[in-house]
Amino acid sequence: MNRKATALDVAKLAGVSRSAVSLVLNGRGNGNVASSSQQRIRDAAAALNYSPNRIALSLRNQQSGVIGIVSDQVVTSPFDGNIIAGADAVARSQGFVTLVMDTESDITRDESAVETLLDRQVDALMYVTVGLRPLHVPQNMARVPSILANCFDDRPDAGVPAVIPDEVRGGREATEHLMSLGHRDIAFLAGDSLTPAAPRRIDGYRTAFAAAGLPVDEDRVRQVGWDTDTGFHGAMKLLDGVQPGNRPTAILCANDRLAIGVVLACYRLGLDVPQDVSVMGYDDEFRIASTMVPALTTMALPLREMGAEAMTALLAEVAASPNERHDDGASTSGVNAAEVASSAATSMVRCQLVVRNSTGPVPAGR
Amino acid sequence: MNRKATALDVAKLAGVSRSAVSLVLNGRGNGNVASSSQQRIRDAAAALNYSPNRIALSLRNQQSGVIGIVSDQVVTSPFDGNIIAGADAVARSQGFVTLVMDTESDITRDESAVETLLDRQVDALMYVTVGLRPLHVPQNMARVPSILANCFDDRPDAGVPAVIPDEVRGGREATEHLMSLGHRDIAFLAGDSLTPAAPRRIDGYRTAFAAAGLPVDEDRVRQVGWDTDTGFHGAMKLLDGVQPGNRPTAILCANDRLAIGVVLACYRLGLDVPQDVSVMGYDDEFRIASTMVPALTTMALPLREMGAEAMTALLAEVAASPNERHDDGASTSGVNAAEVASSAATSMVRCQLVVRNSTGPVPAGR
DNA sequence: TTGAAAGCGATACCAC
DNA sequence: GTGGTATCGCTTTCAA
Repeated sequence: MNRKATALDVAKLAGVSRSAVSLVLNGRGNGNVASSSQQRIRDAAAALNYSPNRIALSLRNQQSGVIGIVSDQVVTSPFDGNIIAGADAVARSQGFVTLVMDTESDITRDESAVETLLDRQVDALMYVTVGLRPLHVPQNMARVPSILANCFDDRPDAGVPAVIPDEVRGGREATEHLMSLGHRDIAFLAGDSLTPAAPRRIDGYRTAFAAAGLPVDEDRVRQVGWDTDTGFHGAMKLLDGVQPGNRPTAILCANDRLAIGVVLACYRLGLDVPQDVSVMGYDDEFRIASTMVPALTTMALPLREMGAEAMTALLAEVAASPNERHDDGASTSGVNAAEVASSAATSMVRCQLVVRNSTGPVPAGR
Repeated sequence: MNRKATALDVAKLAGVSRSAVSLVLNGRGNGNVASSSQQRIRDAAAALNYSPNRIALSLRNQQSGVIGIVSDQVVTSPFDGNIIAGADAVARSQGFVTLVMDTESDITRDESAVETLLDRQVDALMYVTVGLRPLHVPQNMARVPSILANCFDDRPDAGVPAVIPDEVRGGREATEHLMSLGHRDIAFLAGDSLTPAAPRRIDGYRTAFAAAGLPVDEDRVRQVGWDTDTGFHGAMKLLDGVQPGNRPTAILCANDRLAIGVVLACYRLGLDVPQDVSVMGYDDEFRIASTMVPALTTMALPLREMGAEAMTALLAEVAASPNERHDDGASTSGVNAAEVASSAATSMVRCQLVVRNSTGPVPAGR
């Protein structure tokens, strides 16, 4: 537990000055330091297992190499986690580190989380949510480059870019997959309207029907919630005691857990999936969708991709922004602000259809 | 995006020196600074929305207030996430922040993750794994106080304390719950032996049988894997085409996803849960176990608790350790090393039985 | 009661 | 080619 070696230790051991050490170790030795000294410095550094103190570096460079992430719930959900994982991988590949503050869905902790991060001199901020949702970005977020992942600020002048999944398209393509199998009577168990995800997916569903020239039977669209039990009961209402000819031939679910409930209900009723009823999920939840019986056809949320894309955009902004050093850059920062504003668009990432075994051709005669 | 105010700005605005600002804002104003100045300083600080730069503070105090966490997979699993959440909550309550590095299960990244964290001057390190498992702690971890959560170092002289779930007891108490409902023919679908979790839970199962004076039917213990589909097929082998009198009356699963598979199999066979067969999970996976149909009786892994306990112990060590300042403390550090070694024990956290609706009394006549 | 100065570790400029 | 020195923001003596 002894202290780490500092540049001064290396300098002493090599018999040179700190500056020489700094130059050599940062690749600017040639032309500045005698090659004999260079070698001694390198040897000394290796011997002492030297690596620079990032804290000191941060102070000196006014650049911490830390990206702050505010999350409303890393904890319990694999969703957020995957977004953050995607973001972190990109950050790491560029020498940054991510510092996550979880507010555990307590909005009053938003500001203070950002404050804490800002005090620690993060170079940029990302706000990540578990479910797609609108929010008002904390005031103080504007002090550094920022981006939203899986959420968006619905105020017209918010000016913070966002990366979200293209839910409308996802809903449409999911529906189209079922239609391509011959299904026309497709029920949609659709979560609730507490987040925009379900409504948007429903929009996509309607779009698909419209494109196919088919009417939507409103009774087939039911916002039941997001969990297995609500999926179960929703499916029961749709299927139990209903004549085979009046059953929907496919049930599209707003997430995979609902789909599990639907499959449970089918089995309980002696119905085969997908022979009698096709069931489709959404999210492609890790270790859930792929190992179901039958394995779930689903629409994968591009979580890692969203995180990666958001971080890529964010780091580009960090690189572009006038390093915050007081290089009297009033003029340049004007230019930069314009750039930022223009790029403060919302980027939509496409969901990916994953075909497995829970969907099949429509039963004969339907 | 303008720069944050520094202590110097505050001093200027209040018409005093930096030192005065520091003293007052750290509560050592009385007796050192005139109360009129104190007020002016406080006003100035508030006006400028001043808060100290933690980077500068860290450098100055040789204490970063950051706890490094190395995780093998935060990402995909809600498990790790909960451990980290528990740890983070404790850390935050004591003014620390956690910096997580995910190795994505790539062991070769262990050392470098620790190195990165160490370069950033973390005050302590925690190593967290998704599944309970033995490991060799990275060499360089020893440079700061460290602890393991959900994993342990099986070398006798490792000397790093660990916090793990008491799996043997969990397995026993799960089995005892079923026995208390009258079950005697209890099958155990038990994951695999790639991690110590399944074997330990099986140990607990055997312990319960031994305590009840009952023999274990070895054919009832099957290590099938950890996923829904393996649970489904495992249950099928146990139940399909078997005379009711020869069926196990209860199936204990090594995790909740297996239990889902078992319930699916039961429904498919026209068996009711828990009327015909009791099914029990393990883990109490968030949003999975509680919303199943029927809601799963399960043995909850104490994830948050483990994280919290590990962090509490770790911070205690940080507080106790001679602040790493070069207070020529060769002697005291000797004492401290002894303390550490003595406390390098493994702490077992108890799993919690959660009774829901998937277990019930043994069918009449069995 | 106040302010000047040292130093935490590293870098970069600028005299030598 | 080389090493002294200012600087990043803050705390903490110490001298006035």
